Amino acid sequence: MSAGYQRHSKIPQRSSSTTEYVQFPDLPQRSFARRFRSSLCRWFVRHARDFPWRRTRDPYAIWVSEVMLQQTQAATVVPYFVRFLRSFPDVQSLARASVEEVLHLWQGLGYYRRALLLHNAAQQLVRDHSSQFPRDPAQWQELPGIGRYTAHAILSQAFDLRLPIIEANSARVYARIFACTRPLSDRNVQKWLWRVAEELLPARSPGLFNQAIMELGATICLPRQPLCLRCPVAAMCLAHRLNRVRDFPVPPSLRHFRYVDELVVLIRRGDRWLVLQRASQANRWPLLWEFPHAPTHPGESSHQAAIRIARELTGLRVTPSHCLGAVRFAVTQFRFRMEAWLAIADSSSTTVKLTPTHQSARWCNSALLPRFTWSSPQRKLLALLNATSPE
DNA sequence: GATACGTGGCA
DNA sequence: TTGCCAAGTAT
Repeated sequence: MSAGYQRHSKIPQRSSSTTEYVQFPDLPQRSFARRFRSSLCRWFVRHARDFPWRRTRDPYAIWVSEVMLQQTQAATVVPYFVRFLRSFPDVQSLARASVEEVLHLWQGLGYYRRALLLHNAAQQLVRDHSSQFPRDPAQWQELPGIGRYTAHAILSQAFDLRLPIIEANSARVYARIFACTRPLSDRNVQKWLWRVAEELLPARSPGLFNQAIMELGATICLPRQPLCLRCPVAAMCLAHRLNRVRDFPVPPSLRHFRYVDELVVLIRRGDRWLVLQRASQANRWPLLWEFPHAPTHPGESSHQAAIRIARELTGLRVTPSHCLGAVRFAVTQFRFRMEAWLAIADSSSTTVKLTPTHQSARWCNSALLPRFTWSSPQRKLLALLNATSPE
């Protein structure tokens, strides 16, 4: 273990006389740890999926992959990763790129703030670290978009530093192996998990072990239908031995969804459409382009809503024409239904006045619209527009 | 420390 | 269809 990690670790030291961890399973014994990592790593070497970021030790490439993989399944990431590395093969090229280029390559991947933070971090690394990748996890964590998991994942894979990781997969695996009876969201459970990961981590090839535990969670120790018959550590799994794998980890409290009805106004003037760019400070979809949209009011007709939303978001007076269809999508706990209306900008109304949500506006020919950077729901609107109104 | 952030796949 | 879930981080 590196001195840097020791210094900055927030994991409390094992306290034999206190009851700090009494509500959690005991930490694994040495012999258990040896058998566990040996079985796990042997399995991984045979069954690992072939991902492009597993074929390199380049810390930059691994960094990009780890950021893309945050809250995102590996299969989704692959094409994005390949395109991104082709455009920006090293940290210098990423630092030189414009934020628009970076965002365009991120288009469709979601959690767009990650792309902005990655870009910022690349610039910081070039400027403040002479493009050299630190070996100290604390220095990585000072960079935007990099937390404890990502710092440890990068350093264990790229430099084989002995740094544990905990994320969704490993947390689920350990909750089952040790039959942890408290929810994973519990602060003390989190501390316990990091301790467990540290105890199990081998001195040799910690990066391999970290990949292996995540791979086990992603392909065998699945959330709903774990494939225990194929699990290399089933014999060492307490939940399995109790025949209660389904009971672990204990489910999080029920989340209820919020349903929002929105209306989007496709405003036309001649053969051009009005598109808005969201502000970089906007919570959702920073710097992405979109057609003006907003929630409808209860009791309001779609026609009225189209006029009101156009006026509120753009300052324009419009004459709504007809509905082109609807797009459904979800953002975290929200479920949106967005009705798309065609509207003609009144000739007397020419000046666009934006709200703080948007930072710029363009009138654009439909042939050029695909070149903008859109969120996925806005991409669907584009398809709707092209299907119903061939110019 | 609770919340917010995107999207696609799966049952 | 609906709900759940995913290689977390920032605020």
